[in-house]
Amino acid sequence: MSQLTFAEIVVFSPIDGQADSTFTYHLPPVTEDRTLARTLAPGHLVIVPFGPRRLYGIVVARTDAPPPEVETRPVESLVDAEPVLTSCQIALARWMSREYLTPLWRCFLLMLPPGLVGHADVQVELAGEADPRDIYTEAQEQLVTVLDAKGQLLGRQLDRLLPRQHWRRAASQLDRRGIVVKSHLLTPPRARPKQVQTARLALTDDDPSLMEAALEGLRSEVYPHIIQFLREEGGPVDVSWIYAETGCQRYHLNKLEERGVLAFDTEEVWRDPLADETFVPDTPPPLTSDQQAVWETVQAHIARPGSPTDPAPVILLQGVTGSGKTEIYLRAVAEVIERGQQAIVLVPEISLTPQTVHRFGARFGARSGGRPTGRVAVLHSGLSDGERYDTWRCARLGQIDVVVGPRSALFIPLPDLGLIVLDEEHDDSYKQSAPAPRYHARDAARQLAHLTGASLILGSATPSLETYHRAALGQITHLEMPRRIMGHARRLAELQARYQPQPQAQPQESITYRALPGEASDGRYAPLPPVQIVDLRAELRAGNRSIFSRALQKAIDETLERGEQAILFLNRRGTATFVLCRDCGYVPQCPACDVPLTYHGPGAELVCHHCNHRQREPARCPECGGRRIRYFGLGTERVEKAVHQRWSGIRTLRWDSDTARNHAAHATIMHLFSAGLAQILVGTQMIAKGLDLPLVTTVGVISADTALNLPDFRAAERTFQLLAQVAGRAGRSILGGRVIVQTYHPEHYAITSAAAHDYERFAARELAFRREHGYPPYRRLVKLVYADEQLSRARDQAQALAQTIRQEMARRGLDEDDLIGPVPPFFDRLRGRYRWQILLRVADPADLLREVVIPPGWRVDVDPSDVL
DNA sequence: AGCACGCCGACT
DNA sequence: GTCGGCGTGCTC
Repeated sequence: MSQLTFAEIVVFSPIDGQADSTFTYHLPPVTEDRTLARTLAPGHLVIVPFGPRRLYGIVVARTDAPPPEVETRPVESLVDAEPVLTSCQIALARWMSREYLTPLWRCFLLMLPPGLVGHADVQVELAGEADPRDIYTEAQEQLVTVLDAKGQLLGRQLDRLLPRQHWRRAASQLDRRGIVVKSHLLTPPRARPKQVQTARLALTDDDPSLMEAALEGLRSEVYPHIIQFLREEGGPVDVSWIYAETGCQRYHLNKLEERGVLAFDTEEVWRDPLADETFVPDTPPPLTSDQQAVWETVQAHIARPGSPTDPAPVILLQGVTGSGKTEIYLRAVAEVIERGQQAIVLVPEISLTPQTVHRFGARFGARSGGRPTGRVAVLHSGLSDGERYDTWRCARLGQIDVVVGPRSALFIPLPDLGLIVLDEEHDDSYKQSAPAPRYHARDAARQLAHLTGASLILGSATPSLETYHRAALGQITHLEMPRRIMGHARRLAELQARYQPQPQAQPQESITYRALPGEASDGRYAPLPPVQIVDLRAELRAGNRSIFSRALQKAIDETLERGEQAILFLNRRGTATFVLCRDCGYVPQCPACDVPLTYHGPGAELVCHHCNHRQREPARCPECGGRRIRYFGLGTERVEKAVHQRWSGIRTLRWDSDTARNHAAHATIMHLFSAGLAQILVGTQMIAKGLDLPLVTTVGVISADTALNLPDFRAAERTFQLLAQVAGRAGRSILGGRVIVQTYHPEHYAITSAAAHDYERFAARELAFRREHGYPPYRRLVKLVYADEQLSRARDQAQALAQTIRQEMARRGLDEDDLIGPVPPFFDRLRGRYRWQILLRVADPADLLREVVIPPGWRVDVDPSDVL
């Protein structure tokens, strides 16, 4: 066996270099540490010396070749006995590092649970009594003063107390002169297995007299209680459980231990986020004819794992909302589990509702408490670091079959990945915009599938044009489910009986289900609802100045009369409710971002949606002193108010980022509405996703245009997707439904095709537009942004980098017109910093920028989701 | 990010 | 002469 006494290690350091720059360390001699020399392998998390510091690092290879002309230093220690990254993950991180121009260690960090890797920091303390004559600068004086007051401090604490750059320099200077002592620290992993203390009976029942003797003189009734309880349990019991069951206290247990009645011990417990959930197992329902057809193809495609030379297929499953895509996912996952592999199911952040979790939990069974035995794990933002860590460890051990989660769930280590599903693949939340790497989970998933031989299923009612284009080119298998499954008639009747004491609703004549050939006669499919486009310009001409068109008013009147429900949808992006002085036209703006402030009642506050700056609404105009202040634009609050004005006595619910901060709030609002506690739901984007509300028969889109008016190449795509999703909210049940879309652009193809439920037409028009302008999917974009408090510095930086890149493009024979800018972008000032932007339109961004030195401070976004 | 090294201006 | 500013380069 060759020696392999060296290890190539990627250190978690601020060293730039997107290249896979590794450092070579030697292993400690076998005489010192046998284990390390024997076991150290790629994927291991280690601590190594680095200059004057110690840093975490990842082993990527063992070699027997020392680096030329450098003395190697030894690997200090192993943090986790098992590798923390699989070889496929290392390969994926390499790909991301290159593709998104990000240091490799940042890509590794993304794949590890928070808290596994500690931080490097410095600690500063006074060496002794400081002589004022030794202190030269003001910064040094400040540093000595705080150290004197607070004792030793960490770098992160000093960052908060003193200006950043100053104290570091001062500390170095004072350290050199022996006035302060600066030391490097490396915090240990925060995430650790959870230990609980347990107690068990130490005396057997063989000789009751022994027990009696041991309890001699103990008067309290609680002692026999405890003993009885432990006897029933028959083994070690978590002490906090004993407290809860017997009402005893620590003192009592200690007493019993003293007398040898019980013994303490510690035991590792696995934190389980699903421990309190109960899942009622379900059985796969019979498939509709559409599902059957799709399933047969999917099954055939995923039957065979891929290999590097012959990758497994990628499938685009295009199915309208409610067509039953999830059932296909469930079966595909089951198939993969059946053959001993694991699956990852990615969902958009927002749809990670208890509903989704329950669907998977019911089919596959959750992990059950104690030892991890189960099959489904769920990742979401509500988990504690400990829960994440244990879920991650379970996955690594092969004890989880399917992981459901947002984009980051892609990085869970699974021993034998067989399938990746991306539901709602067009969703923006799959793109990470900050921090680096600014990856797209769809592309990373494709790469991971390729590396592992897993199959990939992309599901959407309105696929991204990138995916649709690939399908058109034949790189992806395109399957369709164009029809919605009808909500169950019996369930609907139950709901109505429960929540609607008013007159029974009558199914609408015009929108009854149609039985399809060969289908059961109770109707399995619901037609897509009719969508009516209302021209708001015509409304104005007709003298209607309400935010509700006449058609929408009439529709809501009818809906309310029938005891049904309505949703009013407001596309918030770009339509802040801004404030204007009618006398001089003054618009209050955020002092840091230069965007109009948004009005928020009832506190009458003006809020900046970028930086959360808040100020009171002015009583008089600060410019001209006038008192005629008016609000323009629309917020959910104003819509809600207008609803109450028009329909008095109606109960409404509001669902937006203000009222639904977290998952629990989502669930609550959802529940209240589906339970019929309100007739009208007013909300933003969020309500467009995945709700199944059978009593909703009318959906009104207050203004369809706001996304359309933004200067962004995806404006039309976003508008179409939103409208299509919103339309999918109505008429899921036998009651039928309708959608009313209010717009100032009734002729725009994004709106007309959405109204006609015609994805093909939209895609054809949009692809023509993208091709003409060299936008994705025909070319790829890179957005480079520099932000600075000084406008001139941002501009100069941008011009300099643009010049460098232009030269590189010229050298490669690329068209210089494909560098757009530098210009201030749409949001040209955020959080007090002026922004300048360069846009590149190229075939291979990573290749072009490989040899361009991008100065620090630039934010590079490959395949940005917008160019605002 | 630190830290050293190294070369210019204001003091003991 | 010396201290300190801060630009450049390196960390196995």
